[in-house]
Parts: sequence; C-alpha cells; structure tokens
Amino acid sequence: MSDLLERLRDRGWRLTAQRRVVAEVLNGEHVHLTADEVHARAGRLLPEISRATVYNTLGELVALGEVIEVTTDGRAKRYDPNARKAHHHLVCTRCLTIRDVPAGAGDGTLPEDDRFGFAISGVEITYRGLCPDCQSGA
Amino acid sequence: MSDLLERLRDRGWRLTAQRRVVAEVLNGEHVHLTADEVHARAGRLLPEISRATVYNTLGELVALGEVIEVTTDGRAKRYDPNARKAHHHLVCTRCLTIRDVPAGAGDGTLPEDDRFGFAISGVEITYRGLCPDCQSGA
DNA sequence: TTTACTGCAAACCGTTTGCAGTTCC
DNA sequence: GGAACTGCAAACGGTTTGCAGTAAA
Repeated sequence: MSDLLERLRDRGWRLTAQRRVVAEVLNGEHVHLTADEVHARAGRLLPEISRATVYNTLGELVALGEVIEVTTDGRAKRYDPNARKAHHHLVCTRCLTIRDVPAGAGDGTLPEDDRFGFAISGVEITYRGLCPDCQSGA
Repeated sequence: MSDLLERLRDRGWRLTAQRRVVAEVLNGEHVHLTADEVHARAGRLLPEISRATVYNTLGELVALGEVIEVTTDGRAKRYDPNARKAHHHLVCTRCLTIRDVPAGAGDGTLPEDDRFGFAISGVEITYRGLCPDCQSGA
C-alpha cells in the first residue's frame, strides 16, 4: 500500500492528506467500495474530506490503472484496488456482496470465428449466485 | 417478435399501442439500445409516448425475462432483446458498440475451489477491445 | 512562489415515483 | 365499469463541473 503512495509520487502526484487517506481506505483484498463508502470511511480518518476530492482521486487511480472500476449492477460503481492480479467477480444476487476469484487459464479466449474482427484486449467475467449467508437465509 | 406480443398477452398484458411500439423497436439481432434510444425510436412511431412508459415497459420486459439488462459501462443501461439464446458481449472500448457472441461450451464453469460456497446461477462475460472500424481509425 | 489540488455548491444525467387522467377488456 | 395503463412533472441517487481558496513542492 505504501507501494501505491510511492508509485503515485513517482508519477508526479502531490501527496496530500486526502489522497493518502483514500489510498488507506482502499487497502486490502476483496475490497469493493462505492465512492460514497470510500468517502464515509475516509471521513473517519480526515473529517473534512469532500466528495468531489474522493471522486477526483478515484478517477485518477482508475486512469493510472491502480484501481479497477466495477459495475456489477446499475447502481453505484465500485472501486477494486486489486488491480495487480487478474481476477473476476462473484456477485451475490441477493445481498450484492462481491468476492474476487482468480482468473483461470482458459479465460478470455474467444474463438477466432466469434471475434467479429475485434482486437480483444481484456475480459471481465461476472458469476452471479447466492452467497453462503444468503443461501442459509441469513 | 409477434411471438413476443402473444407471449405478453398470454401473461395478461394489455396490448397498448405503447407496448406494441416498444416491442417493435426492440426487434432484431445485436440490438442494445439505451432507454433513451428506445424512447426516441418509439417516438417516431408513436409521437406522444412518454419516457416513463418506456421505462415501465422495459422494466416489465426485464422482469419477465424477455429482455436482458446490460450494463457494460457506468452510463445508461442497455436493453438486449436476445434473451432466448445464451450469449456474451463484445464491447468496443472506443465507440462502445456492442456485439453478441454465442456462449461457448465451457463458459460459466468455475472450479469448485473458487466458488467460496456460492450457488452460481449465471455468468456474464464481457470481452473488450477495438472493433474493426475503430482499428482502422474510422 | 507557483501551480496542483481541494471544497463547495450547483448542475447534470439516467432513472424512479406519485398521481390525475385515460383506455383497454 | 373497473382495473390496468399512460403521461406529466417533480424528485431522486450517483457523478461531474466551475470556480475561488488552500497548500504541496
């Protein structure tokens, strides 16, 4: 995570308290927060951080490829800091929880005949189903 | 397509001019219109159709499983009438065109070990890349 | 000191909603 | 005739933007 801050500084970023806090909040595995959740958690560490700054920072992190934007439903985008290893998502159809699943070997290979001339640069796979808690009626 | 209208009537739908027109607009392969586009096209056939009715109708068609809601970007949802055969999507990263690709045999099989206890009910695969036109700079 | 960044507030876009009026069956 | 549907307009949630002020380098 401090890696992230270093990388950002190397790219000419000013390391402001706000950016530090956003980076902090996005630290971890299986983190898929909405911008609003990031704002709420960042606000616990730095009370006066504004929504606009959170949106700016998230947008910049996405542009730099440090964070992945995930839209598994029509609602708010979620921000996934696990950009360094290829993975897909498992989404609970009931509680909307998201889990990362490692990318498999055969993923993202579309037969030549089905490519319609597209030059494919990436694949996203979203598995949908009930998570263990929702299966047991929790 | 008239099949669709029959199916809807069988389910107790009132066949209003508005619904007929929305069904008409959604007819075809590789159709991935936004609600607004549906509204615009429907408006050419039935000038006074309202946005609310288009949204209502689209929502109902989705609930009935006749149309699939596709969110390939964070912007507007797109409505895909090709709900009868399983397929995935090829999305141009530049012009955002969408093409359907047939679902392959091995799609949607996630190794038991990677399921985290989820009961998987469906998979969506989105391939991203440049479409032929955008590759040639068109 | 300079210029990137922040916070505010207003605007924005896609979508949903409440309700009065209309129309299908 | 009655319930289902439509259209309007207002409200909504998530996101973006313009701009004056602040702070990192």
